[in-house]
Amino acid sequence: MEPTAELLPQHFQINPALPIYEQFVEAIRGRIVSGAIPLGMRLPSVRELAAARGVNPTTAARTYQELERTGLIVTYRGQGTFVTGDEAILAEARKAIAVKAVRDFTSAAASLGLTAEQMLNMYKEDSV
Amino acid sequence: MEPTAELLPQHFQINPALPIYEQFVEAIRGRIVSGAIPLGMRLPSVRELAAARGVNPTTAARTYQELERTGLIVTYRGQGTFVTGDEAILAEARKAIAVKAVRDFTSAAASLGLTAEQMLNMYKEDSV
Amino acid sequence: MEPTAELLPQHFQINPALPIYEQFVEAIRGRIVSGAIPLGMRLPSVRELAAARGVNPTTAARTYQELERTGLIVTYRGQGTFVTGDEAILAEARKAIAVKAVRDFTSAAASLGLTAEQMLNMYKEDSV
Amino acid sequence: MEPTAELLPQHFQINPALPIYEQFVEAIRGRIVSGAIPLGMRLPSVRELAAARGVNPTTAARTYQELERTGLIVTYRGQGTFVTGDEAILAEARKAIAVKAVRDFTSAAASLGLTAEQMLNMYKEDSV
DNA sequence: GTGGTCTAGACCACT
DNA sequence: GTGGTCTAGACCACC
Repeated sequence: MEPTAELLPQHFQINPALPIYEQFVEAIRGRIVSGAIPLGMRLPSVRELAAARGVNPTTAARTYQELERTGLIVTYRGQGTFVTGDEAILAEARKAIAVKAVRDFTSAAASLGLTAEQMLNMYKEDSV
Repeated sequence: MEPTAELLPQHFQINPALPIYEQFVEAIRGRIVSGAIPLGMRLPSVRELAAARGVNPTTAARTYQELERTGLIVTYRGQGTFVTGDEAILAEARKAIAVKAVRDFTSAAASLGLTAEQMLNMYKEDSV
Repeated sequence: MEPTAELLPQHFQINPALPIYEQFVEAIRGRIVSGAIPLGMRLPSVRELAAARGVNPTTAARTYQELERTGLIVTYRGQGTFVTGDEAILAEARKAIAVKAVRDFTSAAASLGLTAEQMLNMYKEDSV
Repeated sequence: MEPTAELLPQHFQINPALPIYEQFVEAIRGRIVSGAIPLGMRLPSVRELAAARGVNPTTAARTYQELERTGLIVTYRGQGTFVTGDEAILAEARKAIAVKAVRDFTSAAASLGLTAEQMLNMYKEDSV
């Protein structure tokens, strides 16, 4: 059997106040769009992910289902789950993340009567 | 009786998928820190807010309760609820908003392998 | 509490060979797009649907979640689930159903070397 | 050894979300009933099909098994697998495809409050 | 009251 | 082996 990607950083901490599957989705999406997990790579099985992180297999399955809805990962029946090989989908996901982040940031700045650049310059040093 | 502030823009749209009280808190906080509602201004009562927006009175009450926790608004028993008169609290709230926004933005950029400045410059034009 | 729509015909039979939630989704979608359930109508609660049809509440919840993904129904937190009030979404769903049906039908006809009209005329009487 | 039929178009794309054997069965049945593969023609062996399409041999075997159930193909032990030479079986398969297609199409139209003819006329142009 | 999430454990189809 | 579905029952946030 093919080796699988290291899905999440070893130190990944689950925040019990938020849905586990959402935290997994965001973290895995981040690792895919940043290139930490290469296109086409096989992911650990639902059962492996569940065991590795101490969650229920249905929670792991839901994580993969959400990522599959966006096209970032693909399930091959009976064979496992893989990162998409389609660069266009990756580019689309990257763009969606960037646009949302810029929009949120700009509107937060606007509520303070600032432009995004002003807020970024004023508070950059505090955001470590 | 003193007039009260227009708490939310008339066109304010509630997103049914998110907690209503959270949407109210964020919107009202934005209007206070941006100066749209002046320091010391009296706010509508819980019942008035609930009736005006067609929400459950407990939802309006929770909105004020959250804003009170941060000190941005203050309740004087028997007199009503008012925006704080304390500029320091306002400054603190502004800073908290800015720091959180910069932190979120920077970490989103990092997940794409970019700095905050790079991402802001690339997508500024899309963020209408 | 508001009355709720009769979601499924009384004689609705579950086919154990197919996913229950899919059968529910298709049947409910059909009743919405056909106008059998009016726009804005409240639907039975997850627990009511589950009890009425003898399925697990999580199966009923998944049914609603799928319909919500397409926008045909909307969930108001703490209040219940409602048919969308947006006619555009309804029109979109109607169109999607029609386009898919015509496409499937045309390609089945093509595999027999027929046009859609030919096949429809030849076999209409047998399809009771 | 007799040559064998080109079972599937060269560009045939497998959809990983659906059972592979079902996609093969439908595609091969389509090529037989449309006459693209002539009656009595020899088919590639299970192993050849599996190798040519990069699927598990058990998947190829199940494909033939399903087609054999309907009588469209026949296996002669030691000699290989062949398209049936029986025109009656072919006619039966054609009729089954047509009847099912008309039934599905008519019921989709009914769910929109239309007759099959109405829906076909309205959306014919979209069904490229 | 409402829906949303999680766990536990079972069964199934597919490869 | 893989993921997909269903049940049973619990807990939670929200209104």
